[in-house]
Amino acid sequence: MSLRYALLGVLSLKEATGYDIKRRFDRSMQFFWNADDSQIYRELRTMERDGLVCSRLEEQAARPSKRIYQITGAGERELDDWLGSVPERQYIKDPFMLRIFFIGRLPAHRARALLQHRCGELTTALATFESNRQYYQDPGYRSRHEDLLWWQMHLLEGTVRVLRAELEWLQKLLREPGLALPEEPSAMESSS
Amino acid sequence: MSLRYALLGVLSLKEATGYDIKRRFDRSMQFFWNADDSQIYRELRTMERDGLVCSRLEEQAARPSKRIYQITGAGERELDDWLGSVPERQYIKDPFMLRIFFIGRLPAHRARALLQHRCGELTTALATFESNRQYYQDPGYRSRHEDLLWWQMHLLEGTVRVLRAELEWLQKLLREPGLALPEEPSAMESSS
DNA sequence: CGAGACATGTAACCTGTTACATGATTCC
DNA sequence: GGAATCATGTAACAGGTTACATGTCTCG
Repeated sequence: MSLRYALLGVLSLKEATGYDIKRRFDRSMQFFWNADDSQIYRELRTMERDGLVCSRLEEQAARPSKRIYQITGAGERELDDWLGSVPERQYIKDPFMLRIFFIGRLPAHRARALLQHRCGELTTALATFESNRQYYQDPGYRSRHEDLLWWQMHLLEGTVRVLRAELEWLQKLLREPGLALPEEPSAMESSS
Repeated sequence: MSLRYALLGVLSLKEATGYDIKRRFDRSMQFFWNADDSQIYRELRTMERDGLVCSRLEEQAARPSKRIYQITGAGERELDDWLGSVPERQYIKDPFMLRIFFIGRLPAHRARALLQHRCGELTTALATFESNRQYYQDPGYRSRHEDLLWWQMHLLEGTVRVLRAELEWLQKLLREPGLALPEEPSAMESSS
């Protein structure tokens, strides 16, 4: 149930609507967190019931009215308790690795396609991080949360290293003999 | 709904009971997959209803009787279709990274403890892989699934690289000034 | 004598996803 | 004119976890 802490974390920076939080997840946190918007709205209501956040409704002309959430003292305590607690053991479910584990059932060129698809994903992800770096250099954000910023920049660096390690592994794999060539099934016919 | 494919994958190697599958998840697949046993039993029943697997009951003296599942032709086709399909976009939820993102709220020595805890986890994981390597060298398994084995050994290598990248990043972080020393709050008193 | 392996399952619950409803404004 | 942005929510469903029940054998 870490969604609760993700929400508290975002609200500890600044009051926000459910919609704002969703956007932040998708932008600056997308490489380690995500949540469906209807889940966010639901969880925020529960958290208000539990006294971790409070909200006020703001009417807007020409736009739907919005509910702005603020973290409470109890909410901040809850967040800090979690941050300081011993992490629950993490169980991983990685569909990509699951595929690799059994991909030997398919012919080599189809396995190759899977690897290349993944390389593409990793490359785009790596590119995205450059734009995220910029985000952290926004002066307003910077001055308000210097301590958090230091960690977030290191986190970004760590993620880049990890992703690069995976990418290098895949590229090495793609050069393996027996997988290296995308199959030339009709070399003779094509020359005619 | 990748659990279904994980189960089909395991059954494609060899018939098995729910209990066997659980053990395999926990042993050779634990670094990229896991599932709760009651979930496995439930899903196997549904898959039998859908014709992807079939089962027979085997009575045992002095042990509870067991239900042995076998993959069907339809099951193998379903598995191969999935293996060859374009992967769904993967959304990540990583509670550890979420913690790092907000850990700046806590004093440095508590953040340090979190990093060290993670280093410990990574180190044990890395050690486990050595024993997994041995598993793949089991001659019986080897001869039956040579093609899968090739991939699985590379997968293991990839995982090691990725984990090592994370570990190196953490160790570098721990040497950062301002985080490097585990606070010496009572250097004078302890010398007495 | 207690813990753990063996072996399967149900019920209740929590978490997460999809589909749907609403409706103005802005940008292409 | 259509898509995207802003903004919130409900209902139904799918996927995953926890607690519980049952009972024998083996090993320390």
